[in-house]
Amino acid sequence: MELNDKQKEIVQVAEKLFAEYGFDGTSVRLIAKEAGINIAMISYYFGSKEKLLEHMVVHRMSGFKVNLDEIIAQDDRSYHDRLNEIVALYVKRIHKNNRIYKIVHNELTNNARSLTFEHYLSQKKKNLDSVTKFIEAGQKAHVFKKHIEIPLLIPSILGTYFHFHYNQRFYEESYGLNTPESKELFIETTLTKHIQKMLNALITYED
Amino acid sequence: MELNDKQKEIVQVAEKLFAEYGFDGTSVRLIAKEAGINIAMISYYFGSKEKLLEHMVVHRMSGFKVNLDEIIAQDDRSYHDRLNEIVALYVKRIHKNNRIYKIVHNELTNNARSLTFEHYLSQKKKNLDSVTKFIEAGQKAHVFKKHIEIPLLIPSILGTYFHFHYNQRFYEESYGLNTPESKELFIETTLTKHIQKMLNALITYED
DNA sequence: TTAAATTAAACAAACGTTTAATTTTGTGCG
DNA sequence: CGCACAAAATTAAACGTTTGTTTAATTTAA
Repeated sequence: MELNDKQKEIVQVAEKLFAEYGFDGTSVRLIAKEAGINIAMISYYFGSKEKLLEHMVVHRMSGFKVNLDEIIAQDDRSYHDRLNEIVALYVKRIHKNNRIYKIVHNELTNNARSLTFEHYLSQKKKNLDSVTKFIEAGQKAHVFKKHIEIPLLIPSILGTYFHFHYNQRFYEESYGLNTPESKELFIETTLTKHIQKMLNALITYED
Repeated sequence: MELNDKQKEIVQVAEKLFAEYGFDGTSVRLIAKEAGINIAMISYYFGSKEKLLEHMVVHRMSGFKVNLDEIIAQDDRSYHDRLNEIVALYVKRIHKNNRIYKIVHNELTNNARSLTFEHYLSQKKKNLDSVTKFIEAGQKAHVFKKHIEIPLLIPSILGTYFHFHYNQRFYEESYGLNTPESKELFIETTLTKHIQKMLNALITYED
């Protein structure tokens, strides 16, 4: 499905509002108003409010695996080096799209909607396969330790970011992140480094 | 504010529904129906739907610090030993109350509501203070390494759990967690151990 | 007999979607 | 280029529901 400029505007506005006020908390009237269009256009273009959400998710979650596999494929670099870059990539991507992930998290644990987000889940599966192959190669090369719960590595990366994100009001105060710039810098440096160190420690040292 | 049995029933039902269908997705009519009361009783007892939520959060988030400090105070046990129990306590508590935390996560990053959750934030601050003192004592005893981002430890513990929780549909398939019992067991053992190992590695080994 | 608890009904407001009419745009032809 | 016609885009209005809250009357309990 190709999107014209007006449709892109709707998707963009809707994404912001859904994350800000929740899916149920955002009315099609508000979306229309913010996007400067008539309310009927949402049904006209996307069929319904729910389908607009589905469409949004599918189109936001593509291209990640390509970046991931690019890093993994660079076998002239050390395993730790690549691992650090994988972590940085995950954090960067999830931070950029944190609004859409908030919606997905909500809807995946929401019994009211029939949304399955099959695209999201299959994408996640493929990403895990790539990461698994990389880690197992590192284990075979005796760089990474033997017993690692590989499927739980990504929850530790993304979960750390998201718990910071969901409780940002708390951590902004703890770390004195008063401006948006200082917050961005914190995520790029301190938070990312923390997660990198954590993963390196976890998959390197035997207990 | 003391609660009679009927009020407790309302709070209990509302918590379940809010987490399941979201705050906006849950109508007072549904709460009333599930709790077996008249819709007017919600306003009668709590004032409004929003105040019911506030009340819910305050009453669910107490008592944790006591448990936390009890573990820390046992200075006959090793630092690693106590750290593992702290992690287990965090996971256990958060898992037990994951529904209320989902609501808080949502509302804290929701601009529509004016809810501040001051009780939640101050509680979190006190917990962090306790953890910080414990970690710093461990550093002084040369058991833990020097450079640790202490405020980010809790996001790593709870974030790992929550990312697993929010994507449970995915991990249920990955790990074959078909029954509620197997899922409970997984959280209690594999997931908890993964987080424990991760934190031990992180705060022990210098890079 | 007084206060608290409970009820059904009504309230206005907001919801997502559809309708039918109108305007804008695109295309083929002379 | 200019006209005619069809398709697409856009609009205001209306649709029937559902929303949270309040009212006023009634029942229950102290």
